[in-house]
Amino acid sequence: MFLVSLIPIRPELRLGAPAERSDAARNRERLLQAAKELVSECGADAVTMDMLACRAKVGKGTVFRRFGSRAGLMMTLLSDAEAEFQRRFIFGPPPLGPGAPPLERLIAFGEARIKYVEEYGELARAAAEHSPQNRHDAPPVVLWHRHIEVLLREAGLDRDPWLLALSLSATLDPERVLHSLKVHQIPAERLAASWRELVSRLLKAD
Amino acid sequence: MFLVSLIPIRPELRLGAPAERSDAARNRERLLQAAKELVSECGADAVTMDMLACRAKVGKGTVFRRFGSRAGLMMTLLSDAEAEFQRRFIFGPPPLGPGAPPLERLIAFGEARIKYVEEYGELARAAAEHSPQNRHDAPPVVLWHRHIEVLLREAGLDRDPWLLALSLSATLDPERVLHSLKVHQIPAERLAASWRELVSRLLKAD
DNA sequence: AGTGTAAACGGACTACGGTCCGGTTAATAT
DNA sequence: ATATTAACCGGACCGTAGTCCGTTTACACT
Repeated sequence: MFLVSLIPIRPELRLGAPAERSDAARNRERLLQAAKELVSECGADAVTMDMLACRAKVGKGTVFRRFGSRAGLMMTLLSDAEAEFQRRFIFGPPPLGPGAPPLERLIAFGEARIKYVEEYGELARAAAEHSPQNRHDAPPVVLWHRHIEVLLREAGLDRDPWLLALSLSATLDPERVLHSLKVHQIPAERLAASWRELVSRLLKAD
Repeated sequence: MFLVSLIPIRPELRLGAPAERSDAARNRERLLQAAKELVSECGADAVTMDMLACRAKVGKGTVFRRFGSRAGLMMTLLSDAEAEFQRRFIFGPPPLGPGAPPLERLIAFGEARIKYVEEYGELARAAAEHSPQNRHDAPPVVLWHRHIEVLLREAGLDRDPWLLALSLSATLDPERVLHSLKVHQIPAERLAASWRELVSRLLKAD
């Protein structure tokens, strides 16, 4: 399923592969624990990989073997919230989940994304940073994009909905939304209202 | 005027300040020359500040005093093209410049931006990279945003045109456009067509 | 020319992300 | 219990952006 294949797969759950060694499991737990502590203590931006290795009593190589990169670490920390968010718009109750008309689902999706960024935006931005190439191709990003595209098609928009969905995704990009919220002090409600206006006008014009 | 105050001001042109010392001027020329060479030889992404200092026969401190950061260097290299682009949509002939109806100007603006990214996108991306804070507040970005906002107002869109302009700016963000062009191999014409579709639907719906 | 000084210089230094590789150890087979 | 081995470990190491500060130098004034 989407959900299973698109969110990061946790190594302890993977089947078919040789079992995880006990020391590896122990270090993974230590790292996750330390990472959560550090993020809540200093904020995601201030956490360095050396700091994490030190706090977890683990070598630096271990940190990078586990997470691949700083962005990977942040994605891992985000994956629970991300999976929950995905569940809500794929399987959850309308208007976010299936059952409502496409326009309403689009509006609800934007609102939910904005709230999501309000809560996890710092992590999300950190997860995107320093990934110049995969930034727009990370699994969750692709899924959001596809979701918007599908809703546009359902609404009858068939002029290159893929690119149109890309434009709408850009509007909801965590970095941009976070910037509006934090730097420009724009309240979430105003962002949501603007999103509603945007997609309403887009879909009404035919 | 906009043009003068919003684009980077070149130190040799600034009045009222103590005149630039001759060694400073010499090093500035050397740095600019070396930077252009290096970018055309290796591409913007591969140029490092050490490399630049070395090629210009100058200390590293001098490089950073001059440009402030890597992003600043890239902006400087971009400033001529940027100023030209600004001139075109502020003073140039319609439909990009004043004189055409707002929708046509918007369409032309998007097309011009896409072509601009095709030509200078690598530099533009490099100029935005590693500026997590100022990325969306750099003078040219603010000017583009304001320009779109003004056109939206002229077209009669008065429901939070500032935020709506922000959404449209997001669509034209160099990093995203470059990603579509290079990674997804989407031809510029298709991007332009999608942009036209987007703004047309937005403005037609009333 | 000589002198004072503020500006500019430059390279050593730090911080950080990321890599590498020789040593260690947990699981498995005997 | 012992041997084997593949996975894992950790920290030394690298490249790069950016800072710092003691030294040099262009300019202005006498």
